[in-house]
Amino acid sequence: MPQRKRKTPGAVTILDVAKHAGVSPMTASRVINGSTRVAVELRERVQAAVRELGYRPNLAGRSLRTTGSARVGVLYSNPSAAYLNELMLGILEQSSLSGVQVLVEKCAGMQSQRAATQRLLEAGVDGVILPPPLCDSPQTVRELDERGIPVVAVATAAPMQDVPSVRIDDYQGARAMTRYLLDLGHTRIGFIQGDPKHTPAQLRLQAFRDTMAEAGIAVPDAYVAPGLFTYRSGLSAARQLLDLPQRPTAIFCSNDDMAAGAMAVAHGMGLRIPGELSVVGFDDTPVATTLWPELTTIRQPVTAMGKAAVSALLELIRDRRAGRSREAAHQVMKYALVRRQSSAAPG
Amino acid sequence: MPQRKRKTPGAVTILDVAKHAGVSPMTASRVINGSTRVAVELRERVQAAVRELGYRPNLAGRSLRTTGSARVGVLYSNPSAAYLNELMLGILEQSSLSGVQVLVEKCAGMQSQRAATQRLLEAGVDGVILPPPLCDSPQTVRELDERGIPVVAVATAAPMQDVPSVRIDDYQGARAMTRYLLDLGHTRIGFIQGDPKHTPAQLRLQAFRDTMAEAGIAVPDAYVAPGLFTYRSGLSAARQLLDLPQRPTAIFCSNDDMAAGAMAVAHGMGLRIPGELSVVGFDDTPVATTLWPELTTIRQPVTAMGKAAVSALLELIRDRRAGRSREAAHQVMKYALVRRQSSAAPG
DNA sequence: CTGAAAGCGCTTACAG
DNA sequence: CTGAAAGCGCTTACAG
Repeated sequence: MPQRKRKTPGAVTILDVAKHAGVSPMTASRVINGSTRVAVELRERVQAAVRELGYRPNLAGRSLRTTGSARVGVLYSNPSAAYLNELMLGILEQSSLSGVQVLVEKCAGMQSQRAATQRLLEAGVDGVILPPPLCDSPQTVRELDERGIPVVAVATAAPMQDVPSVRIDDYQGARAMTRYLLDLGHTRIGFIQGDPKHTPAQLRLQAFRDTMAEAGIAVPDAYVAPGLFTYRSGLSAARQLLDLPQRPTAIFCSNDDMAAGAMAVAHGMGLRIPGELSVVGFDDTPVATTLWPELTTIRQPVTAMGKAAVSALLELIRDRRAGRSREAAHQVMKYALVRRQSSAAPG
Repeated sequence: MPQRKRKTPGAVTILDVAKHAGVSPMTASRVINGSTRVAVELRERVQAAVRELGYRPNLAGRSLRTTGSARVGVLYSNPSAAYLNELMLGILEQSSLSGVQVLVEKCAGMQSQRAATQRLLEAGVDGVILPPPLCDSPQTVRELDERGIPVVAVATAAPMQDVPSVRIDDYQGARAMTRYLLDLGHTRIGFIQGDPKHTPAQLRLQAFRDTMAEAGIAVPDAYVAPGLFTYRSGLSAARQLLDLPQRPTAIFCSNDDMAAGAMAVAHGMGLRIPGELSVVGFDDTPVATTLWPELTTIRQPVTAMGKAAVSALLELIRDRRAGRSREAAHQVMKYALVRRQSSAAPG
């Protein structure tokens, strides 16, 4: 058996591809990066070589040349563990693809927010991603902006004019869910609010009210219960709703954690879900598929939003380095209504 | 204001550090990487320069030279979404630090497992991380091994001799939890099993039985309810336990998802937690802090285990490339008993 | 103990 | 449309 030629076994480089295709590394690079300015024949030869050799670009090499050495910070406070995990997944994945380093800082109060920002700056971050609820904090945004650090806001429902954002349309999402329940035949629909300080919570409630009004169905005050996005608040809100003399046949919870609380109460009262009560949520975090029956909810593509945030931030950083500037981009990602087993026509 | 000298603003390189300290880049590199073979004075000058300039090594550059271009695969099946998220967080974080690319493949049945393995191989992975339950599948391990792909098993409770693993001691963890409940004064302790096909589930049950026996407390058969690690199975197991004429004062659930189910049932029956019933779990996934009251559980450092798995795999890959080989390392991480509000002395 | 040279894999900027 | 040269930031291997 002949001696292997490759120095590091398993590593197919762009030089191997170029040699195999009989072109220069530059031409190979151009084909691999989708440039159109390559003769058809060469392009095909390179593509064949990529396939035959199983070539995959080494991103460390690429990013060394392109992005240079960017570092992005993530500054968060008061997160839902599940939500943050999922977001970080996207952020880390895209960072790894882009050869970018990620620094994470947590802060609690306003004071620790300053300290956390300071630490990020000292670590030399070139930009910062702001998950909710910090994305809605003008102070935080301003403080970073003053230091010349670009910011991307994730999942804000009230995007600031000049701060790029990645979000879904909370209003339309909550509207779609309300309409879905109406279409199933529900008229007595309870609603559990999220933390009123969060902009998405406000919009979700507003969409619910508007859609019910358009359908000509009055919503009794008692059918809208306060909540804080926590499981615990879901428990007490659901008790409140289900103890009403005329109880709702469906409950629309402003997030999945509260829906889990609502389902716990319903299970406890011996109510069959969805036979006697439909429960729906919002976000589609892992808890939605943990519950039984599995939860109908609005899917927010959190991981994809994390990726998009990194990409947007990187563009900003490159622009800034190149001395360019452009208008803040607001990316609205698609939500999806995911029908599972927790919802059905009223019994 | 004078023109900035740096080509890419914000990027402090090792050359800047070296110049600032008046040494060669090599000496700077040695200090930064903790080599001891540097004169004290030079070391201190470099360290000062690092501090003053806020230097942070660019990992893309480093990994290009050291690891070369490693790629690690993650092959999973049938995961708890929350667990997998947390594990991936660690895997991605460490990969990003090490400048390694990560490829993820999911598989369902045995057939799709072959296909997924094939895809990973075609993508040129240099090693594979196997989360549970695939880490306990000899076929999967063998198939990869035959192709010369190193494997690291995560969270198996029955590590194979020659496959490196990262895990906690499930037996000792479950023992500690049982003893904790005993020390609180509980004698009527129910147990909800995990999926009996998973090795950790078997050990956790065994530890419970042994510890109870040592305390001289008989465990009625009806006090051990079958489960599958799912919320749903937790619901029915808890119903079974709580409907007993002489019901337990505490329930030890083999994971957090089932504890969530058990708490839902207890809430429904109007049982106060922890006053009338203590509920404890295992794993400390995000659900543990989502519930109310928050869940006492055994913390498995899942994110750290993901990081450790990447590091172990990278060592294996480097060894293999260098033609070295050594014994499989089995890393046992520390668990922790996290006391929260779901457990107390029997009422 | 210290450093000059070379190169990891890739792409930018330039020349044809 | 194509390619030779240079360099991103870092460290290995070699020489002193």
